[in-house]
Amino acid sequence: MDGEAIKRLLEGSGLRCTAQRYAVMAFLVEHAGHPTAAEIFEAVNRLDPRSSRATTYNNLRDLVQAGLVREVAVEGRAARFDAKGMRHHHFICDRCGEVEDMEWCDVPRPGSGSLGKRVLRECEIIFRGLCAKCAPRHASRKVS
Amino acid sequence: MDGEAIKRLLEGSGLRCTAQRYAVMAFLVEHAGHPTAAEIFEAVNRLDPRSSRATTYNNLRDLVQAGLVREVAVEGRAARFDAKGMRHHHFICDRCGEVEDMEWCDVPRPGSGSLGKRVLRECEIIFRGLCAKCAPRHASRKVS
DNA sequence: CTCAAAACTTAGATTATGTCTAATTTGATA
DNA sequence: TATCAAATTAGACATAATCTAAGTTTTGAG
Ligand SMILES: [Mn+2]
Ligand SMILES: [Mn+2]
Ligand SMILES: [Zn+2]
Ligand SMILES: [Zn+2]
Repeated sequence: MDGEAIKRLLEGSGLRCTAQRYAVMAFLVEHAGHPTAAEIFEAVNRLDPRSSRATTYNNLRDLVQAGLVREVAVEGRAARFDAKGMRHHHFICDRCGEVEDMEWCDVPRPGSGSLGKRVLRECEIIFRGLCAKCAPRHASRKVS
Repeated sequence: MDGEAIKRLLEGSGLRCTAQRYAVMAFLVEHAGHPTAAEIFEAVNRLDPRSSRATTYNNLRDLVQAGLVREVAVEGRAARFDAKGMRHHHFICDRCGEVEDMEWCDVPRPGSGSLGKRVLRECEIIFRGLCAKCAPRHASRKVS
């Protein structure tokens, strides 16, 4: 995705394409992982333009509200963010908190009976367990 | 669930049944909602035995590790807890952060190919949208 | 173009949530 | 009952996130 596409993405959502906001969105689009706000703040400040901590948080909030970015809450850790590209689910590591993408599959929707007066916006699956990095060392706890 | 059952639950998981730990577990078993640590702390301190904030957090951690309690992370809000009774999924309100139980349904497991070296422990579905309390006032935003 | 309003950014203070420390108390069991 | 690992405690500390108030930039009406 090139710079113009990101600009159109922002403006299509009613957000001005400021240098700071662009930097946050571009970083998320170009990096596949799930960085924390602190990591994004650090990354966009390694090069110009500079962006304050408040602005980084403000822009992340705006991007999430606009539906361009997803926020993933992880128990006991800082929230993580990713650009909403292809639909996908998430795997969260019990041990290190790492968030990884899992391929999309349709989720069984609740019947309108069990949904009641609620308004459903989305369904996602969270897979939990040990990531590829943590699984081996956990399995060998007693051995090592 | 009576007191003895809770005691057996704790001791069956290798945890001593102390007054403070019992109070936390009993509160979660007896209250259907999804209280925060702060709410649990306040609740168990309305009556004896008293429990410090550190102990409340320690016990919640122990109960989660033992698999008796589930912790639910919510974007931008304090974590919430519930006793793991019947299996169920969760609905999280976009607007107020309320966590509500949704009836259990089996989750499509990822193929071992897409799982790679990860070790899967559980799959849960998070439904998102507006809870019954927030849905009406949101729909009438422009009207009111 | 000009200017006022709206949107945006900023540094740093502040709040919210959760963890840690070091001293004390409790309780299982020998 | 003596022992000692497990548990509790008050309050300091850490981390993540939000707020405030002032300044800057963009927009668009006139
Ligand atoms: Mn993702
Ligand atoms: Mn629940
Ligand atoms: Zn891991
Ligand atoms: Zn709600």
